[in-house]
Amino acid sequence: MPDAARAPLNTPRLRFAPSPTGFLHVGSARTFIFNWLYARRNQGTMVLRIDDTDVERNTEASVQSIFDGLRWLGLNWDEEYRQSERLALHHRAAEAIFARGLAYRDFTPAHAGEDSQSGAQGAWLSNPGMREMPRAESDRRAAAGEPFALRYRVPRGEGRVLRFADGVYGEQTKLADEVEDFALLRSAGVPKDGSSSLGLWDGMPTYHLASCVDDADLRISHIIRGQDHLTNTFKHLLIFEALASEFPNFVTPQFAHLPLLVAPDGSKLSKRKHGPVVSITTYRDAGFLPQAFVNFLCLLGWSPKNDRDFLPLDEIRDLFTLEGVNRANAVINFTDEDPFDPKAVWLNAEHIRALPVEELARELEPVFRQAGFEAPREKVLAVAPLIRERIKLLRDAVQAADFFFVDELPAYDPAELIPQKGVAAMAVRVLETAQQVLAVTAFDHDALDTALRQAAASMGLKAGQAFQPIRVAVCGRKNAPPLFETLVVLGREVCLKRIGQALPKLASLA
RNA sequence: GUCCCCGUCGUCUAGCCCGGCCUAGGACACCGCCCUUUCACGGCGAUAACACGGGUUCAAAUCCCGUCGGGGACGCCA
Repeated sequence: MPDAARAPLNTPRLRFAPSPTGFLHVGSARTFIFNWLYARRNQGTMVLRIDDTDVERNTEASVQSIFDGLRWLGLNWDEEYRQSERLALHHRAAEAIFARGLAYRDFTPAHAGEDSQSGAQGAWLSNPGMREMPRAESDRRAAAGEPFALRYRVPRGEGRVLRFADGVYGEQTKLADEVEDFALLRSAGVPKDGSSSLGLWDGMPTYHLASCVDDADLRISHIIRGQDHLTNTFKHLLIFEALASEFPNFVTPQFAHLPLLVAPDGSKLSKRKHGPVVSITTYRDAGFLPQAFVNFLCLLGWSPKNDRDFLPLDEIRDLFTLEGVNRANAVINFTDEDPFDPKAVWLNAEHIRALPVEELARELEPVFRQAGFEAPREKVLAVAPLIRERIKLLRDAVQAADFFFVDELPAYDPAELIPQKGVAAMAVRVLETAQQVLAVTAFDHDALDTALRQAAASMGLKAGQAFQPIRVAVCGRKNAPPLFETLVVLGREVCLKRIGQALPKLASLA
């Protein structure tokens, strides 16, 4: 593992610190992306830290799913840590804070104060009797094995004002008197041994403590995170201050809070309430290109201010600044029928169109295989340019190109074979003529173009009218890629066979 | 309840800091037209917003105050 302390000074150090309590959330993904952009834009270091101090809720499956999601995005990181492997550091810090008198033990049974939240009375600041408890009594009860949580002793009655300059929201201030005595360590059961005179050792650090200690230890210089942390920042300021002598060279990070991503009804996106639409694997599996998805997410709460929407990653990186970040929450659209924001879909289509054929083919191959098609590389390469402008999501390719791969066309309505303002007899005539023409014409675009147009003219038909029966016979549907290219990819044999199969269908309609 | 944040077309946003160039720009979606062998792409066009009320000013989307609305935090979750 790289030694953080050896990293060059003055170079920004960013971190993304997800907690593994489920799949990677789109909001988290955006936070990661913005951190990454800032780091890469400013020659900084990107740290990935798994914040897994909540043993109750964390799962290894969730860690894997976060890695899957991050890897799919294709944005790399430079250092990687797990908070659960750094508990000793957190405990040492807690002990130091306690020793300095900046924290106290709270023996109130866990969860006891929870329902005070549901009532609508004033804000809770601390549990009665705990903050004031004499040290001797506190020590005695701890030594007796009574469980306790460790709480920060927030300065009160001094009129102390906490302040910081947020990179997005500007100058922020709050009275310390309004900050509650938040927990640093959770209560533990009876200590397994008497190893600590303080009896602190079994308590798991809370998010606030672990996060700040690690930020200090990893020398994080910029914290970019969701706006839901804006008011927590005052607590973090207090912790950083208390940690000053443990990390003498550490400078309090610069903070920048991001507007929240919200559901169409304006509520915060949640895994529980909104389901799979907030998981980035849903986008991946539907056939979004990661660069398109990143593009979309960047436009939620940030603007390049140049009227551009379709932006390749390197361009976003070069353009990214905190000044471009908005303050108002951004709605991400989805409904039960259509789980994807139309703008995300449009951007994806744009990115698909921008892909070189070889790359598109590489993306398409697994999609076709998954649909059960054989999909040899050569064929996918030939098909890709024909559907590139016709699909919005990669998975659309299955629908758009199935007839290139299947042996037998799925059943279709024979009436489709009959052109506009035409009758069955006309369709029959067209197909029979086409059989003769296709049997002798060279199978390349220009030759087919010339021959088929000529045939249409000789039958006294407009090209459009003559082409429809052929298109339907060969593709099994009216909407398809341009005819000549399609015929070429299909090949003479398949085309003749399918036209031969179409003819009898027409008989019943005559 | 307490504290904090936010409020420009349906949505994402430009403009706001440093009032006039804003009869408010772009994009998505929707609608219409054109191109065209179908579909799509592309082109053109239409509809659509400064939350409200006061104030300051010759002039306010832009500055100030208030109201209303929305969101967030207030856990031994993160």
